[in-house]
Amino acid sequence: MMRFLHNLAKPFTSTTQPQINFPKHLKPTRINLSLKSYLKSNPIKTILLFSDLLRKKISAVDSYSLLYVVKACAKKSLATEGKQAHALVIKLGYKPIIFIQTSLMDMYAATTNVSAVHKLFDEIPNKNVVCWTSLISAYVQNQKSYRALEIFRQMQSDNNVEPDQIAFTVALSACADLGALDKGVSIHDLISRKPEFSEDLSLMNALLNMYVKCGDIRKAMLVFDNIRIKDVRTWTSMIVGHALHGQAEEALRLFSALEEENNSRSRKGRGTEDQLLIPNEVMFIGVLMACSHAGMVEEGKRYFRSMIEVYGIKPTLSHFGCMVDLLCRRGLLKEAYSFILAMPIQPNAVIWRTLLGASGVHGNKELAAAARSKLYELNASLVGDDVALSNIYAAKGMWEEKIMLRNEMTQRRTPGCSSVEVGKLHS
DNA sequence: GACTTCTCGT
Repeated sequence: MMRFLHNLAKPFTSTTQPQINFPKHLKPTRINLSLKSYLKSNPIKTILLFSDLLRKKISAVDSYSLLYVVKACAKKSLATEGKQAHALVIKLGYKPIIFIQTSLMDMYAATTNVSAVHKLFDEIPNKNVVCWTSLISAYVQNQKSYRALEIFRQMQSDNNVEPDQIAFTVALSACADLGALDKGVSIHDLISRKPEFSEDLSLMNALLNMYVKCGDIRKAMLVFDNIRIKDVRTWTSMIVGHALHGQAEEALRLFSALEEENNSRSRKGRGTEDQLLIPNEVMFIGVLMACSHAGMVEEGKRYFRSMIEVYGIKPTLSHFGCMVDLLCRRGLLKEAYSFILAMPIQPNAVIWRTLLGASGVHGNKELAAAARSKLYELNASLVGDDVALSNIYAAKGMWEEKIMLRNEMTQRRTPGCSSVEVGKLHS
Protein backbone atom coordinates (compact mmCIF):
# COMPACT_ATOMS: atom_id res chain seq x y z
CA MET A 1 0.00 0.00 0.00
CA MET A 2 1.23 3.39 -0.94
CA ARG A 3 2.21 5.62 1.89
CA PHE A 4 0.70 9.00 1.34
CA LEU A 5 2.48 10.96 3.99
CA HIS A 6 6.17 11.38 4.43
CA ASN A 7 7.06 14.25 6.65
CA LEU A 8 4.48 15.58 8.97
CA ALA A 9 4.59 18.63 11.11
CA LYS A 10 4.47 17.94 14.80
CA PRO A 11 0.86 17.63 15.75
CA PHE A 12 -0.39 20.45 17.89
CA THR A 13 -2.27 19.33 20.91
CA SER A 14 -5.43 21.08 21.71
CA THR A 15 -8.31 19.35 23.35
CA THR A 16 -10.41 22.30 24.32
CA GLN A 17 -11.62 23.42 20.92
CA PRO A 18 -15.36 23.35 20.58
CA GLN A 19 -16.67 20.66 18.29
CA ILE A 20 -18.16 21.80 15.06
CA ASN A 21 -20.07 20.20 12.28
CA PHE A 22 -19.09 20.47 8.69
CA PRO A 23 -19.36 24.02 7.45
CA LYS A 24 -22.64 24.13 5.58
CA HIS A 25 -21.36 26.43 2.85
CA LEU A 26 -18.56 24.05 2.01
CA LYS A 27 -20.11 21.65 -0.46
CA PRO A 28 -18.17 18.52 -1.29
CA THR A 29 -16.06 19.05 -4.37
CA ARG A 30 -16.19 16.79 -7.39
CA ILE A 31 -13.09 14.99 -6.34
CA ASN A 32 -14.66 14.36 -2.95
CA LEU A 33 -17.69 12.86 -4.58
CA SER A 34 -15.38 10.43 -6.38
CA LEU A 35 -13.64 9.59 -3.11
CA LYS A 36 -17.03 8.95 -1.59
CA SER A 37 -18.29 6.75 -4.41
CA TYR A 38 -15.15 4.61 -4.40
CA LEU A 39 -15.63 4.14 -0.68
CA LYS A 40 -18.52 1.84 -1.45
CA SER A 41 -17.15 -0.05 -4.40
CA ASN A 42 -13.41 -0.05 -3.83
CA PRO A 43 -12.01 1.68 -0.72
CA ILE A 44 -8.44 1.09 -1.84
CA LYS A 45 -9.15 3.34 -4.78
CA THR A 46 -10.29 6.05 -2.39
CA ILE A 47 -6.93 5.85 -0.69
CA LEU A 48 -4.96 5.84 -3.92
CA LEU A 49 -6.93 8.75 -5.31
CA PHE A 50 -6.43 10.64 -2.08
CA SER A 51 -2.69 10.08 -2.07
CA ASP A 52 -2.60 11.29 -5.66
CA LEU A 53 -4.47 14.39 -4.65
CA LEU A 54 -2.15 14.99 -1.76
CA ARG A 55 0.85 14.80 -4.05
CA LYS A 56 -0.48 16.89 -6.89
CA LYS A 57 -2.78 19.38 -5.29
CA ILE A 58 -2.68 19.61 -1.52
CA SER A 59 -5.03 22.58 -1.56
CA ALA A 60 -7.80 20.32 -2.83
CA VAL A 61 -7.64 18.23 0.33
CA ASP A 62 -10.31 19.31 2.75
CA SER A 63 -12.21 17.87 5.67
CA TYR A 64 -14.46 15.83 3.40
CA SER A 65 -11.62 14.13 1.57
CA LEU A 66 -10.03 13.29 4.88
CA LEU A 67 -13.28 11.92 6.22
CA TYR A 68 -13.58 9.58 3.26
CA VAL A 69 -9.99 8.43 3.41
CA VAL A 70 -10.33 7.67 7.12
CA LYS A 71 -13.42 5.64 6.37
CA ALA A 72 -11.59 3.79 3.62
CA CYS A 73 -8.80 2.91 6.05
CA ALA A 74 -11.40 1.66 8.51
CA LYS A 75 -13.06 -0.50 5.88
CA LYS A 76 -9.79 -2.08 4.86
CA SER A 77 -8.36 -2.19 8.40
CA LEU A 78 -5.25 -0.31 7.32
CA ALA A 79 -3.55 0.75 10.53
CA THR A 80 -0.56 2.61 9.09
CA GLU A 81 -2.52 4.55 6.52
CA GLY A 82 -5.17 5.27 9.14
CA LYS A 83 -2.62 6.72 11.51
CA GLN A 84 -1.22 8.87 8.74
CA ALA A 85 -4.67 10.17 7.96
CA HIS A 86 -5.11 10.91 11.66
CA ALA A 87 -1.87 12.90 11.70
CA LEU A 88 -3.10 14.84 8.71
CA VAL A 89 -6.38 15.58 10.45
CA ILE A 90 -4.42 17.11 13.29
CA LYS A 91 -2.09 19.00 11.02
CA LEU A 92 -4.90 20.56 9.04
CA GLY A 93 -6.83 21.48 12.13
CA TYR A 94 -9.85 19.26 11.51
CA LYS A 95 -9.74 17.72 14.93
CA PRO A 96 -12.78 19.55 16.29
CA ILE A 97 -15.00 18.15 13.56
CA ILE A 98 -16.96 15.52 15.40
CA PHE A 99 -17.80 13.48 12.30
CA ILE A 100 -14.11 13.04 11.67
CA GLN A 101 -13.50 12.11 15.29
CA THR A 102 -16.06 9.32 15.25
CA SER A 103 -14.71 8.04 11.94
CA LEU A 104 -11.23 7.98 13.42
CA MET A 105 -12.57 6.04 16.40
CA ASP A 106 -14.13 3.65 13.94
CA MET A 107 -10.86 3.27 12.09
CA TYR A 108 -8.91 2.48 15.27
CA ALA A 109 -11.59 0.00 16.29
CA ALA A 110 -11.24 -1.74 12.94
CA THR A 111 -7.48 -1.92 13.34
CA THR A 112 -7.91 -3.44 16.82
CA ASN A 113 -6.40 -0.42 18.55
CA VAL A 114 -8.97 0.01 21.31
CA SER A 115 -6.74 2.15 23.50
CA ALA A 116 -6.43 4.66 20.66
CA VAL A 117 -10.21 4.68 20.35
CA HIS A 118 -10.59 5.38 24.03
CA LYS A 119 -7.96 8.10 23.94
CA LEU A 120 -9.77 9.87 21.10
CA PHE A 121 -13.02 9.53 22.98
CA ASP A 122 -11.51 11.11 26.09
CA GLU A 123 -10.39 14.09 24.04
CA ILE A 124 -13.87 14.87 22.73
CA PRO A 125 -15.20 17.75 24.84
CA ASN A 126 -18.96 17.32 24.47
CA LYS A 127 -19.70 13.68 23.99
CA ASN A 128 -22.99 12.80 22.39
CA VAL A 129 -24.64 9.42 22.08
CA VAL A 130 -22.84 8.70 18.80
CA CYS A 131 -19.40 9.07 20.40
CA TRP A 132 -20.45 6.83 23.26
CA THR A 133 -21.83 4.25 20.85
CA SER A 134 -18.64 4.27 18.81
CA LEU A 135 -16.66 3.60 21.97
CA ILE A 136 -18.94 0.81 23.13
CA SER A 137 -18.93 -0.71 19.66
CA ALA A 138 -15.12 -0.62 19.59
CA TYR A 139 -15.03 -2.76 22.73
CA VAL A 140 -17.59 -5.21 21.34
CA GLN A 141 -15.77 -5.50 18.02
CA ASN A 142 -12.59 -6.34 19.85
CA GLN A 143 -14.05 -9.05 22.08
CA LYS A 144 -14.24 -6.89 25.19
CA SER A 145 -17.96 -7.06 25.63
CA TYR A 146 -17.88 -6.99 29.39
CA ARG A 147 -16.13 -3.64 29.33
CA ALA A 148 -18.55 -2.50 26.63
CA LEU A 149 -21.50 -3.12 28.93
CA GLU A 150 -19.77 -1.28 31.77
CA ILE A 151 -19.34 1.74 29.52
CA PHE A 152 -22.94 1.44 28.37
CA ARG A 153 -24.04 1.68 31.99
CA GLN A 154 -21.60 4.51 32.68
CA MET A 155 -23.00 6.46 29.75
CA GLN A 156 -26.47 6.41 31.26
CA SER A 157 -25.80 6.68 34.97
CA ASP A 158 -22.82 9.01 35.22
CA ASN A 159 -23.36 11.09 32.14
CA ASN A 160 -27.10 11.17 31.61
CA VAL A 161 -26.83 10.29 27.97
CA GLU A 162 -29.95 8.49 26.76
CA PRO A 163 -29.24 5.47 24.59
CA ASP A 164 -30.87 5.52 21.18
CA GLN A 165 -31.74 2.57 18.92
CA ILE A 166 -28.19 2.08 17.77
CA ALA A 167 -26.72 2.23 21.26
CA PHE A 168 -29.21 -0.43 22.34
CA THR A 169 -28.36 -2.51 19.28
CA VAL A 170 -24.68 -2.48 20.17
CA ALA A 171 -25.38 -3.21 23.84
CA LEU A 172 -27.50 -6.20 22.85
CA SER A 173 -24.73 -7.60 20.71
CA ALA A 174 -22.46 -7.34 23.76
CA CYS A 175 -25.01 -9.34 25.78
CA ALA A 176 -25.22 -11.91 22.99
CA ASP A 177 -21.46 -12.21 22.96
CA LEU A 178 -21.30 -12.76 26.71
CA GLY A 179 -24.38 -14.93 26.96
CA ALA A 180 -25.62 -12.39 29.50
CA LEU A 181 -29.32 -13.14 29.45
CA ASP A 182 -30.27 -11.05 32.49
CA LYS A 183 -28.61 -7.95 31.08
CA GLY A 184 -30.25 -8.58 27.75
CA VAL A 185 -33.66 -8.92 29.35
CA SER A 186 -33.28 -5.63 31.20
CA ILE A 187 -32.35 -3.92 27.94
CA HIS A 188 -35.41 -5.53 26.35
CA ASP A 189 -37.49 -3.95 29.13
CA LEU A 190 -36.08 -0.53 28.39
CA ILE A 191 -36.72 -0.93 24.68
CA SER A 192 -40.32 -1.98 25.26
CA ARG A 193 -41.05 1.40 26.79
CA LYS A 194 -40.37 3.04 23.47
CA PRO A 195 -42.89 1.70 20.96
CA GLU A 196 -41.15 3.33 18.01
CA PHE A 197 -38.06 1.23 18.74
CA SER A 198 -39.87 -1.94 17.75
CA GLU A 199 -40.01 -0.54 14.23
CA ASP A 200 -36.22 -0.61 14.01
CA LEU A 201 -35.34 -3.84 12.24
CA SER A 202 -31.64 -3.79 13.14
CA LEU A 203 -32.56 -3.41 16.78
CA MET A 204 -35.12 -6.22 16.63
CA ASN A 205 -32.59 -8.44 14.87
CA ALA A 206 -30.07 -7.72 17.61
CA LEU A 207 -32.71 -8.55 20.23
CA LEU A 208 -33.57 -11.79 18.47
CA ASN A 209 -29.90 -12.69 18.22
CA MET A 210 -29.38 -11.92 21.90
CA TYR A 211 -32.09 -14.43 22.90
CA VAL A 212 -30.67 -16.98 20.49
CA LYS A 213 -27.13 -16.65 21.83
CA CYS A 214 -28.25 -16.57 25.43
CA GLY A 215 -30.15 -19.79 24.99
CA ASP A 216 -33.72 -18.55 25.39
CA ILE A 217 -35.16 -20.04 22.22
CA ARG A 218 -38.78 -19.44 23.25
CA LYS A 219 -38.23 -15.73 23.72
CA ALA A 220 -36.32 -15.69 20.46
CA MET A 221 -39.30 -17.22 18.67
CA LEU A 222 -41.61 -14.65 20.25
CA VAL A 223 -39.42 -11.82 19.01
CA PHE A 224 -39.21 -13.43 15.57
CA ASP A 225 -43.00 -13.72 15.31
CA ASN A 226 -43.46 -10.12 16.35
CA ILE A 227 -41.21 -8.75 13.65
CA ARG A 228 -43.70 -7.91 10.93
CA ILE A 229 -41.29 -7.12 8.14
CA LYS A 230 -38.35 -9.47 8.33
CA ASP A 231 -35.14 -9.44 6.37
CA VAL A 232 -32.56 -12.11 5.59
CA ARG A 233 -30.79 -11.52 8.88
CA THR A 234 -33.98 -12.06 10.84
CA TRP A 235 -34.51 -15.42 9.18
CA THR A 236 -30.85 -16.35 9.50
CA SER A 237 -30.77 -15.65 13.22
CA MET A 238 -33.84 -17.76 13.82
CA ILE A 239 -32.53 -20.63 11.69
CA VAL A 240 -29.20 -20.53 13.53
CA GLY A 241 -31.12 -20.33 16.78
CA HIS A 242 -32.98 -23.55 16.10
CA ALA A 243 -29.84 -25.23 14.83
CA LEU A 244 -27.88 -24.32 17.96
CA HIS A 245 -30.65 -25.74 20.12
CA GLY A 246 -30.79 -29.04 18.37
CA GLN A 247 -34.04 -28.21 16.63
CA ALA A 248 -32.83 -29.09 13.17
CA GLU A 249 -36.29 -29.84 11.82
CA GLU A 250 -37.53 -26.44 12.92
CA ALA A 251 -34.55 -24.77 11.31
CA LEU A 252 -35.05 -26.58 8.02
CA ARG A 253 -38.80 -26.02 8.09
CA LEU A 254 -38.14 -22.31 8.45
CA PHE A 255 -35.76 -22.41 5.52
CA SER A 256 -38.35 -24.19 3.37
CA ALA A 257 -40.96 -21.65 4.42
CA LEU A 258 -38.70 -18.88 3.23
CA GLU A 259 -38.07 -20.59 -0.09
CA GLU A 260 -41.80 -21.20 -0.51
CA GLU A 261 -42.58 -17.57 0.19
CA ASN A 262 -40.03 -16.48 -2.38
CA ASN A 263 -41.48 -18.87 -4.95
CA SER A 264 -45.03 -17.69 -4.44
CA ARG A 265 -43.96 -14.07 -4.68
CA SER A 266 -42.13 -14.82 -7.90
CA ARG A 267 -45.21 -16.49 -9.31
CA LYS A 268 -47.29 -13.45 -8.46
CA GLY A 269 -44.83 -11.40 -10.43
CA ARG A 270 -43.62 -9.60 -7.36
CA GLY A 271 -40.27 -11.17 -7.70
CA THR A 272 -38.14 -8.10 -7.79
CA GLU A 273 -34.94 -8.35 -5.84
CA ASP A 274 -36.06 -6.14 -2.97
CA GLN A 275 -39.24 -8.10 -2.36
CA LEU A 276 -37.57 -11.47 -2.20
CA LEU A 277 -35.54 -12.71 0.72
CA ILE A 278 -32.82 -14.53 -1.14
CA PRO A 279 -30.85 -16.84 1.15
CA ASN A 280 -27.26 -15.72 1.41
CA GLU A 281 -24.06 -17.50 2.40
CA VAL A 282 -24.60 -16.88 6.10
CA MET A 283 -28.06 -18.42 6.04
CA PHE A 284 -26.60 -21.55 4.48
CA ILE A 285 -24.16 -21.79 7.35
CA GLY A 286 -27.19 -22.00 9.62
CA VAL A 287 -28.82 -24.59 7.38
CA LEU A 288 -25.70 -26.76 7.21
CA MET A 289 -25.22 -26.40 10.94
CA ALA A 290 -28.73 -27.74 11.49
CA CYS A 291 -28.01 -30.75 9.28
CA SER A 292 -24.75 -31.31 11.10
CA HIS A 293 -26.33 -31.29 14.54
CA ALA A 294 -29.07 -33.62 13.41
CA GLY A 295 -26.70 -35.95 11.62
CA MET A 296 -28.54 -35.40 8.34
CA VAL A 297 -25.69 -36.11 5.98
CA GLU A 298 -27.64 -36.58 2.75
CA GLU A 299 -29.75 -33.48 3.34
CA GLY A 300 -26.65 -31.48 4.12
CA LYS A 301 -25.06 -32.51 0.85
CA ARG A 302 -28.24 -31.58 -0.98
CA TYR A 303 -28.37 -28.12 0.59
CA PHE A 304 -24.70 -27.59 -0.15
CA ARG A 305 -25.29 -28.41 -3.81
CA SER A 306 -28.42 -26.29 -3.99
CA MET A 307 -26.52 -23.38 -2.49
CA ILE A 308 -24.08 -23.54 -5.37
CA GLU A 309 -26.36 -24.56 -8.20
CA VAL A 310 -29.64 -22.87 -7.37
CA TYR A 311 -28.46 -19.79 -5.54
CA GLY A 312 -25.13 -19.32 -7.25
CA ILE A 313 -23.30 -18.89 -3.95
CA LYS A 314 -19.63 -19.73 -4.04
CA PRO A 315 -18.90 -21.79 -0.93
CA THR A 316 -16.39 -20.25 1.47
CA LEU A 317 -14.08 -21.93 3.96
CA SER A 318 -16.90 -21.74 6.49
CA HIS A 319 -19.20 -23.81 4.29
CA PHE A 320 -16.53 -26.39 3.65
CA GLY A 321 -15.95 -26.42 7.39
CA CYS A 322 -19.63 -27.14 7.98
CA MET A 323 -19.51 -30.03 5.54
CA VAL A 324 -16.43 -31.48 7.18
CA ASP A 325 -18.11 -31.15 10.55
CA LEU A 326 -21.23 -32.82 9.17
CA LEU A 327 -19.26 -35.81 7.88
CA CYS A 328 -17.04 -36.05 10.95
CA ARG A 329 -19.91 -36.10 13.39
CA ARG A 330 -21.35 -39.11 11.67
CA GLY A 331 -17.98 -40.81 11.75
CA LEU A 332 -17.53 -40.58 7.99
CA LEU A 333 -13.88 -39.77 8.47
CA LYS A 334 -12.53 -41.10 5.20
CA GLU A 335 -15.13 -39.23 3.25
CA ALA A 336 -14.35 -36.09 5.23
CA TYR A 337 -10.67 -36.56 4.42
CA SER A 338 -11.21 -36.91 0.69
CA PHE A 339 -13.66 -34.01 0.82
CA ILE A 340 -10.95 -31.85 2.34
CA LEU A 341 -8.39 -32.95 -0.23
CA ALA A 342 -10.82 -32.12 -3.04
CA MET A 343 -11.57 -28.61 -1.76
CA PRO A 344 -10.85 -25.91 -4.34
CA ILE A 345 -9.48 -23.66 -1.62
CA GLN A 346 -6.74 -24.27 0.88
CA PRO A 347 -8.22 -25.79 4.06
CA ASN A 348 -7.38 -23.95 7.25
CA ALA A 349 -6.29 -25.19 10.66
CA VAL A 350 -9.83 -25.29 11.98
CA ILE A 351 -10.86 -27.79 9.31
CA TRP A 352 -7.92 -30.08 10.04
CA ARG A 353 -8.64 -29.79 13.74
CA THR A 354 -12.22 -30.85 13.14
CA LEU A 355 -10.93 -33.98 11.46
CA LEU A 356 -8.30 -34.47 14.13
CA GLY A 357 -10.87 -34.17 16.90
CA ALA A 358 -13.24 -36.58 15.20
CA SER A 359 -10.43 -39.04 14.56
CA GLY A 360 -9.83 -38.95 18.29
CA VAL A 361 -13.45 -39.65 19.09
CA HIS A 362 -13.63 -42.47 16.60
CA GLY A 363 -10.15 -43.80 17.29
CA ASN A 364 -8.77 -43.47 13.78
CA LYS A 365 -5.02 -43.29 14.25
CA GLU A 366 -4.08 -42.91 10.58
CA LEU A 367 -6.35 -39.98 9.85
CA ALA A 368 -5.41 -38.34 13.13
CA ALA A 369 -1.77 -38.52 12.13
CA ALA A 370 -2.56 -37.17 8.67
CA ALA A 371 -4.53 -34.27 10.08
CA ARG A 372 -1.83 -33.54 12.56
CA SER A 373 0.91 -33.40 9.96
CA LYS A 374 -1.25 -31.03 7.90
CA LEU A 375 -1.54 -28.87 10.97
CA TYR A 376 2.21 -28.81 11.26
CA GLU A 377 2.44 -27.84 7.62
CA LEU A 378 0.12 -24.98 8.28
CA ASN A 379 2.40 -23.93 11.08
CA ALA A 380 -0.61 -23.65 13.28
CA SER A 381 -0.11 -26.57 15.54
CA LEU A 382 -1.07 -26.04 19.14
CA VAL A 383 -0.07 -27.95 22.23
CA GLY A 384 -3.61 -29.30 22.29
CA ASP A 385 -3.01 -31.24 19.12
CA ASP A 386 -0.32 -33.31 20.77
CA VAL A 387 -2.62 -33.96 23.66
CA ALA A 388 -5.36 -35.05 21.28
CA LEU A 389 -3.08 -37.46 19.50
CA SER A 390 -1.60 -38.96 22.61
CA ASN A 391 -5.13 -39.46 23.90
CA ILE A 392 -5.88 -41.45 20.81
CA TYR A 393 -2.91 -43.73 21.28
CA ALA A 394 -3.70 -44.20 24.95
CA ALA A 395 -7.31 -44.93 24.22
CA LYS A 396 -6.49 -47.33 21.42
CA GLY A 397 -3.90 -49.21 23.36
CA MET A 398 -4.68 -49.89 26.94
CA TRP A 399 -7.64 -47.91 28.03
CA GLU A 400 -11.14 -48.97 27.61
CA GLU A 401 -14.43 -47.82 26.36
CA LYS A 402 -14.89 -45.71 29.43
CA ILE A 403 -12.38 -43.23 28.18
CA MET A 404 -13.75 -43.32 24.68
CA LEU A 405 -17.19 -42.76 26.05
CA ARG A 406 -16.03 -39.89 28.19
CA ASN A 407 -14.35 -38.32 25.23
CA GLU A 408 -17.51 -38.61 23.26
CA MET A 409 -19.52 -37.01 26.00
CA THR A 410 -17.22 -34.11 26.65
CA GLN A 411 -15.93 -33.42 23.18
CA ARG A 412 -19.30 -32.77 21.68
CA ARG A 413 -21.52 -29.93 22.50
CA THR A 414 -24.85 -31.56 23.10
CA PRO A 415 -27.55 -30.13 20.92
CA GLY A 416 -30.80 -29.65 22.71
CA CYS A 417 -29.50 -27.85 25.72
CA SER A 418 -28.08 -24.39 25.85
CA SER A 419 -24.65 -24.83 24.42
CA VAL A 420 -24.05 -21.13 24.66
CA GLU A 421 -23.83 -20.50 28.34
CA VAL A 422 -21.76 -23.59 28.85
CA GLY A 423 -19.44 -22.61 26.06
CA LYS A 424 -19.00 -19.06 27.25
CA LEU A 425 -18.33 -19.93 30.85
CA HIS A 426 -15.56 -22.34 30.14
CA SER A 427 -13.88 -20.67 27.21
C1' DG B 1 -21.28 9.97 12.05
C1' DA B 2 -22.31 5.04 15.53
C1' DC B 3 -25.81 -0.74 14.59
C1' DT B 4 -27.90 -6.54 13.58
C1' DT B 5 -27.05 -12.77 10.92
C1' DC B 6 -21.38 -16.79 10.42
C1' DT B 7 -20.90 -23.94 12.50
C1' DC B 8 -16.22 -26.64 13.68
C1' DG B 9 -11.09 -29.72 18.88
C1' DT B 10 -8.83 -29.19 23.47
